[in-house]
Amino acid sequence: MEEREHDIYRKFQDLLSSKGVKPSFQRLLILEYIIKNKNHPSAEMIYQQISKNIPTLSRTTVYNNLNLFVKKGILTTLKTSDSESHYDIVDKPHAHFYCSVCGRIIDIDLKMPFFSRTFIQGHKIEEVKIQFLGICKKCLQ
Amino acid sequence: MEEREHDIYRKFQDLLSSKGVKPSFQRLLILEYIIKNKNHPSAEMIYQQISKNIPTLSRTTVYNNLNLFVKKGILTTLKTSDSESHYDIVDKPHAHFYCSVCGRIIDIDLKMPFFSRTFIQGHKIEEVKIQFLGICKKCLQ
DNA sequence: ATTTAATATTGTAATGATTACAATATTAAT
DNA sequence: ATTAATATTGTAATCATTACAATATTAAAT
Ligand SMILES: [Mn+2]
Ligand SMILES: [Mn+2]
Ligand SMILES: [Zn+2]
Ligand SMILES: [Zn+2]
Repeated sequence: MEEREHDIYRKFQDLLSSKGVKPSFQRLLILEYIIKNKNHPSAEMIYQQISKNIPTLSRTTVYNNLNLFVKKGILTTLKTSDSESHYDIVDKPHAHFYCSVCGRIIDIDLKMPFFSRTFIQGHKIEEVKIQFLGICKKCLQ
Repeated sequence: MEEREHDIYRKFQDLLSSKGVKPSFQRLLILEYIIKNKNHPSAEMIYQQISKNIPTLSRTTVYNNLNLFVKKGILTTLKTSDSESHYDIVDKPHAHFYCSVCGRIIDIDLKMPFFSRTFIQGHKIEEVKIQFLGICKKCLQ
């Protein structure tokens, strides 16, 4: 609540404030975890990690804030074949590779098709998601 | 169990048999429903409809067979922001538009990028899914 | 045709991720 | 300080899906 908060405060407070979200300690840690670990965590993974720093943390707080971040356009959700939702920061557009063996969600940086389009066949596009399913490089060996 | 089965039997039995799935009456009706209604139904929607023809139908049967069809490559799942999984026939590759207003999943026929690729950045591709999120033509008016 | 084995369907109970809700704590406004 | 607004917490409920065991159906073997 003292030292660590200052480290991350400047980095993420602007992002949250610019989206109209008050940068509470819990929110900053949730955001920090998702951004620093590029592993597209689930709510439970986030809860488990941040509980170490905030032992009183509630799962409900994690869910509440993840939903809020998505609503505010700070995060986006990734739905895989597993039962949990995963979360990713909204930043540079990129695709994802879902490995059916290890379950990892891997960033795929490529020139996103349709990225600049605002309409398709009369429908207004607000977001484009491209996902590849298969077996990742590591699991192929 | 007599008349109707004959109508649809020829149409879908080959598909199921070719994938090593025995064409039971329930399975044929499930497949028929998904193919004829191009509305990407959920398990519950399928159950509600087919219950009218098979009053003894069990939800478990619907779930069992949907999972089987996916495993055999006959169907694919679509995960939206709503809590249910939706199902689509595996046929001509196409993208989907998810309308946040009416909740519909609309087929988008376009030349699918990455369709012919088998690898990306070392990862083996088995399936590509492209989804557009936004507001559909109808809901824009 | 009977018997036996394999597979499919059904019904109920359990699971597990997420949400609803009410209470408490914290922060901001007056 | 007081009051109002917002955030966090804990528990209970929801709801889609799965686990499991019993029954029914189909296919194979005798
Ligand atoms: Mn990502
Ligand atoms: Mn489709
Ligand atoms: Zn892998
Ligand atoms: Zn719509």
